[in-house]
Amino acid sequence: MLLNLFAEYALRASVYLASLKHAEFAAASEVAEHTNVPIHYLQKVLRQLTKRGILDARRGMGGGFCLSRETDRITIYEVLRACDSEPKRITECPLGIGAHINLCPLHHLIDQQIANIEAAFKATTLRDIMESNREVKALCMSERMVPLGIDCSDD
Amino acid sequence: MLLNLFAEYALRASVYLASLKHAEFAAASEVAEHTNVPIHYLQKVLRQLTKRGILDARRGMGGGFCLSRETDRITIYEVLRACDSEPKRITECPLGIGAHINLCPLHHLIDQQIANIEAAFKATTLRDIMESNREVKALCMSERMVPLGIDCSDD
DNA sequence: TGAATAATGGAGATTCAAATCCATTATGAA
DNA sequence: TTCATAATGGATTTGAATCTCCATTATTCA
Repeated sequence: MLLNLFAEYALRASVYLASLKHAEFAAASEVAEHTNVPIHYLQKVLRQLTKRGILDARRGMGGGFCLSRETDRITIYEVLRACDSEPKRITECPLGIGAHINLCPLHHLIDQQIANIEAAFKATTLRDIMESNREVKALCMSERMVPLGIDCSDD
Repeated sequence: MLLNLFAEYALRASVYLASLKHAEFAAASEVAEHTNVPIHYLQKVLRQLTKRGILDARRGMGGGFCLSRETDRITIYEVLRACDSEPKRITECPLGIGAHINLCPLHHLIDQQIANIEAAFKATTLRDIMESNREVKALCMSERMVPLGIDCSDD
């Protein structure tokens, strides 16, 4: 609905990396396990996030990926933009009526929803996600070593 | 972003039909012209809206489609639901962690956005769209006979 | 230096949404 | 009753998103 899978996977990976100490590298395979994402596809996602400056990559033993900035300096919106999946405002009439500078009521309504989402995503950093007071921690991963499939929630 | 094309086309068609007198039938070809939707695909959309009870259909000369209810008794949400494209709340952990009754902060944030959209679409009827005070009228169609491609906006 | 590790790049398969096309059925009007 | 109109149903095509696979390159460690 809101996000395609590429973007969903990118967010999961970013949040997982945010749960690690800054500049600590995690291999693609490790990220894949903790985020439940197909490894081959995740590699493509991580590659793109690296090219777009969200992640740093390091090859060889002990290598992997890590966030390129502190968690409070990366917003959800920026991760999505790196996927070309950020909320896109409706800037022109989708019916192709060039004369429409303003949108008709239908598309204005839709655009308003997009604007709300855009604002929320721009206002939320990865640190906000990590520091949320929800009962369930981000990605069920308050401790790095808790493997998937094991219950780590208490409700 | 928010809607797939099937749903977008369904909304355009519904809004166009809302601009007609109640129980006045418009052929698929007429709707296609005014909404800028590929005719063959639109037929499929209209068929589904009919099956789902949003539209009534009549064959033969003078036939076509019309809204099955008054414009103030059809919401945007209902049209989308007829397309199986209504906003879908995140009811369970997308990572497949069964133990998560509550969502993690990331998916909670996303779900909140979906909830907002859902509320807005449930609160808006086709009549609301028609009676909006925006400068540009719904689908650029304040008058039925204004053809597409002709400037009918004043800004 | 050699072996193991891990990212990189690109090719290919698969799936599904989007769009097209046509033969058939139903209806209204002459 | 016949003809034109218009919806119906289904088959098919197209293209993009999703996912897989592998050969190559870079890095670390012993």
